[in-house]
Amino acid sequence: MDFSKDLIRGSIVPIVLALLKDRPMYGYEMVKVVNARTGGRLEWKEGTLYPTLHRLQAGGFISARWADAPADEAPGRKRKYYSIARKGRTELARRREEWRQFDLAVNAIMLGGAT
Amino acid sequence: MDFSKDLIRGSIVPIVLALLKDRPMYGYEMVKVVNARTGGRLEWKEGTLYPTLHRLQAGGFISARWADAPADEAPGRKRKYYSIARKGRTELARRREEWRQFDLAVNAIMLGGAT
DNA sequence: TATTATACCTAGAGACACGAGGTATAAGGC
DNA sequence: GCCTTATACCTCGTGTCTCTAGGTATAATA
Repeated sequence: MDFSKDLIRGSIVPIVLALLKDRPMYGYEMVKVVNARTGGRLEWKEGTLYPTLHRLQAGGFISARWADAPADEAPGRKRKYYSIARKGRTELARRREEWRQFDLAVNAIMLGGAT
Repeated sequence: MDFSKDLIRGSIVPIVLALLKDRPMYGYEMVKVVNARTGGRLEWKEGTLYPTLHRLQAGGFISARWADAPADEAPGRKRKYYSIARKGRTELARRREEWRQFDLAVNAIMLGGAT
């Protein structure tokens, strides 16, 4: 669908945190996973994701670790794996609730009847 | 709830268009209506709304007209009433669908299970 | 050997929300 | 008459963030 930048904007951080909730991931992987999981609706740009990851790391929400890719996946290749930090989990909960409320608010207008 | 700016950002334009779909409104009114219709969840700032209205007008999505407030409402007061233009209705339809898809995509991740 | 995929990165441009300020009028309290 | 509050419009500067357009390096494939 190719969403407007302004829609993208509010969703990157909560999605990154939601992705890392279950297991560590590396940036390039997130791009592919988001693309796949949303059926191509969301298509992240690397120029957006990498700075975002750095900001989240600087803020203490996630941590990074260089490691070799598993031998059965991409032998000899280095990847930067990000994990969610405790502060990140708190933030995720906050963002989830924020999203829920926001969804309600927007739908109240967008789907709502007359004033 | 006091949403993050980044969440707000994507929603102002579609909401303005959705508000004007049914009848003309003036800026100050939109602020109050949005506040009321969302139960205070969304709280628009004038410094955000007025420039947005001007942008939408410049883009031909809405039109403006100065008029007296009705005598039984605020006699002697001038208001700037905005109406949705044909181009604005087309844009509204597009934005509505965009929002629907976006909602699906974000929820697919935010509520979704493992990768 | 050349191309594609993987995997990371950044600098600059452009867009836009918001805070903080401003103007002007009407209504209500004292 | 004066002061405050509500109505109703506006703009400028700051800061943040996405994206474009590049870049580097390695492995696999043609």
